[in-house]
Amino acid sequence: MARTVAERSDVLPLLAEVFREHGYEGASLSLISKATGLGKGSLYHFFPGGKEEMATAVLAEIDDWFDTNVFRPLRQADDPRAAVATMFATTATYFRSGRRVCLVGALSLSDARDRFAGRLRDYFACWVAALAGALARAGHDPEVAAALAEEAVGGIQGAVVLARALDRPEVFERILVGLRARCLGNV
Amino acid sequence: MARTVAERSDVLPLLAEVFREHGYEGASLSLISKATGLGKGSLYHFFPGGKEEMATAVLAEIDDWFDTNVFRPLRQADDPRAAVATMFATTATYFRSGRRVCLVGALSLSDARDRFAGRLRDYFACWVAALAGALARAGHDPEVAAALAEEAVGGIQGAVVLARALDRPEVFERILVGLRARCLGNV
DNA sequence: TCTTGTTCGTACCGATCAGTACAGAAAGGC
DNA sequence: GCCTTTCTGTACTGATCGGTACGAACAAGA
Repeated sequence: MARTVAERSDVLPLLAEVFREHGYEGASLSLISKATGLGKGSLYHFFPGGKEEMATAVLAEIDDWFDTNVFRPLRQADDPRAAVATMFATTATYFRSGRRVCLVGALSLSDARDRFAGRLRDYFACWVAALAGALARAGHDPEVAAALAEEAVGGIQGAVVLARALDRPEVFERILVGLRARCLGNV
Repeated sequence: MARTVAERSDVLPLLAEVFREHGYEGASLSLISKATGLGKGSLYHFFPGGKEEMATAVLAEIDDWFDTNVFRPLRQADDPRAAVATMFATTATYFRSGRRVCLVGALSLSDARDRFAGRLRDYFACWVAALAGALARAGHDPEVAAALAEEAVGGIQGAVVLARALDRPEVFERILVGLRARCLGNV
């Protein structure tokens, strides 16, 4: 028997979904094995460090995705207002209007926080910094821009929590519309 | 051996802290036993339904606390503006400026959500409704008040996530100041 | 003091946990 | 064709999981 999956990177999205749905503690190796179709042998071949290495790899991939699709566009955009609007649209799609949990946010609330503290902090710090920069270039006072960025990033996380708890995705959408208006309004 | 703890209600706060720190799955009976000082015999005497009954009891107590200290004041206040301001102050104290996790929010992101779906939904629905009512009585247009309430309750949850991930409690405080200003500003 | 009912610790259950060991099957270089 | 490397399933380890059983310790009423 051999090679049913070509690349380690192929299993990362599946792995991410398991962690999102069950959390770090709840993602047992049997669940992971079932979701990826890989036996323990293969999993430990790809991730000798076990669950911790799997979660680290998933976080790295998420970070990479956000860096490419969210943070960098915010930092480099010629039109910062358009970039901010795009960020909200991209975010709403990524989180499936609140039906999909933010793994980074969920880990931050769990007791796995300490284990991944550095990565969790970096993710949010990058996001807030990139957004604050774009808002400042869009005409906001730098201090206001920084406060707005914290409110928006936090607001998105809270929108996921609320929409999930209420089981009403439109709440997510509505909150994001409000946040976007606040970021792009009275400059 | 007998009677080291008088009342079942005495262990609820300790229980709540264990669930907050470790989540539902992570709160093992051995952790609970250690935190409460009660053996399994006592725990199953007080909570014949096991972990699930413990968590349900904790959620009920939290709900009760918020109903008394947050929701009812919002609904019944003579001065709705003052009640809203008090809500933000009470909330900041309760969540220890983001150092303390919101158990309801954390459960909403975990895979224990389905198990407690009704209680989680009620908690947030009550909060949003009470706040929306107060904001409307404070002079906001009812539709604006509803949207503001969702944004504020979600914003508080997001502030917990963000402050915890960044390990910077002042972020929590700053976001709450912004939300309060938005709720009490231009009526 | 004796009984009765409550409260509690401990030993135990089967299931499942993360992780290891290892043998064997496919793929690729020669 | 062979041989090495890369993969993969299976069987196992010791630990821990949630939950049960049960007897001993105590309090209160008689």
